[in-house]
Amino acid sequence: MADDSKLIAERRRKLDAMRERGNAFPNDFRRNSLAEELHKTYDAQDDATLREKQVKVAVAGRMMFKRVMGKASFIKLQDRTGQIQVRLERDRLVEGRYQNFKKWDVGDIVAATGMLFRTKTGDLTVRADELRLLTKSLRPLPEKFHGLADQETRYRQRYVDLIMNEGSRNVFRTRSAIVAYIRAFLDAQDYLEVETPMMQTTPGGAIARPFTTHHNALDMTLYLRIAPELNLKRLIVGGYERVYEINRSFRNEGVSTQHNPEFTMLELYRAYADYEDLIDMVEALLLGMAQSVLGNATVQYQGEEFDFSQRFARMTIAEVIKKFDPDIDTAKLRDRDYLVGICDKLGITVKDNYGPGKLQIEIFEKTGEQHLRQPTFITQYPIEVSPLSRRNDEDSFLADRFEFFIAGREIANGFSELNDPEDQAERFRAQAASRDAGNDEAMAYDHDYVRALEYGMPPTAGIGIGIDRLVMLFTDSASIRDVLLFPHMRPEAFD
RNA sequence: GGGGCGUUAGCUCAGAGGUAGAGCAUUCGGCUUUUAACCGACUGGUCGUAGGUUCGAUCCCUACACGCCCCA
Repeated sequence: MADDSKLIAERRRKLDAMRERGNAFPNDFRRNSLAEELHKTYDAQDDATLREKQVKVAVAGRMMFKRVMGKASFIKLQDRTGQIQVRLERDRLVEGRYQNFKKWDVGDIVAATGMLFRTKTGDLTVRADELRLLTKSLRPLPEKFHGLADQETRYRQRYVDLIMNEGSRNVFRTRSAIVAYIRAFLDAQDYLEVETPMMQTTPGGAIARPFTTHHNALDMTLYLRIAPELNLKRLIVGGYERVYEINRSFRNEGVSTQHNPEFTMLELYRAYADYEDLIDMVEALLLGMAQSVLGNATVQYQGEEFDFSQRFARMTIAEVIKKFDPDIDTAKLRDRDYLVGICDKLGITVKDNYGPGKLQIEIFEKTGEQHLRQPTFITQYPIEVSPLSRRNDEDSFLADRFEFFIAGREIANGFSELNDPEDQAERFRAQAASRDAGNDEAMAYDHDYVRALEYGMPPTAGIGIGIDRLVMLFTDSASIRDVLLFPHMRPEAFD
């Protein structure tokens, strides 16, 4: 096979020899200690103390280092908590085992049993009385000093990345800790965690292109959800009052350092609350998360520092637009012709169906968004771009909505929910008309959702928080691929 | 979709229009406290793929594939 380099062929020969000697893949070894707990318990004790105590341990893991010196060797075994050194002496092991060991390879899964001691250079070490090869590794690991650096291989063969890079292992531990923190935070406030369909007959709840699939037995088109929003609000109608879902959504759009076709969102809905209550909740959630996950209220991200113990800034869309283009006449921000002129100046492509609200958002995204470095809540979004949001009581141009930005990126999007079924039906009609006019990103009319609202949805606020972007922030990752275990990649050529 | 950069040994990387390089790993030998262990010897390549220019291309040109970054 072309794939079988000489290095792999060599290891296959070793495995063949193991098969001839008996079971080459034994599963009867049980360890009683992990590297981290051994270091925690015994790192403060000197060699004399350790020898006196006669601590016998059984450890196992992947052999990451191997230093052979004639009749004795040192190896390091890596388990899920860290590494522990093992010293091998020919004459302590059964006849022939040490000779055999010399042919084992870095990357093999190895078990050792013996007493703890400390080397003269201070390393806590297991002096092996028993040594076993549990699983032969056929493929060589990357070189020990530089490790695995190639981005493509790190993403495609994440298992190798995880073996080699502690930083990578820690990113996904942090990810897990963030999600666990969110669950604990919400569960403590009596939210119910739910799961709603990812395959839908009508994709809704966001403005995005969906993925399409086909159900064979039912012979029907199904869409992968672009958001769980409408189903979660159906559950508010149903009376749960506080629900959330942390799960995948899918959007058939470009791939970049900020976008993966499937991504994870937290969406939560809370009855008898408005968007300002959720703004307060985001502040509390992020501060608690930073303290819990990072042990610190400040987050370092790509050379910037964000202090989550400070009250976050608040600005309106209009204020942001004015701040980053002082020549703008704020009195004319709802004048379509004026806004079209600004867009032309900025090189923004204006479509016929863009009203003043959409134009405002285009200008905001072009000139302001990237400058929102420190955590900032942006409010006063136009109703035109908020087809599911409650209309503002004083100003019918605006929705009771906010988005939350850090480091120039949208992290969260929340609003008071539209619970007037007739207004919602009207908004859906407008979306459907736009869709018929060729805007394939407009929402489809969801008849059942309107029917649900007709039963009466209590006044409610809802929010979506991008988990991947949050994890990027907390792990100082430049690309979303760094926080996805298996980011989307074009298929690799196997010959 | 557009632009830029990259692809050389298992890994990390040099390299030049004229026989393909290093370190680590592998293989063999030595070494009973190593720390990127050390010492000695050896081995390892369709230079991403396909065309073109050239006496000669891994190097120059074109297209394609994959990746990274920026833009839409």
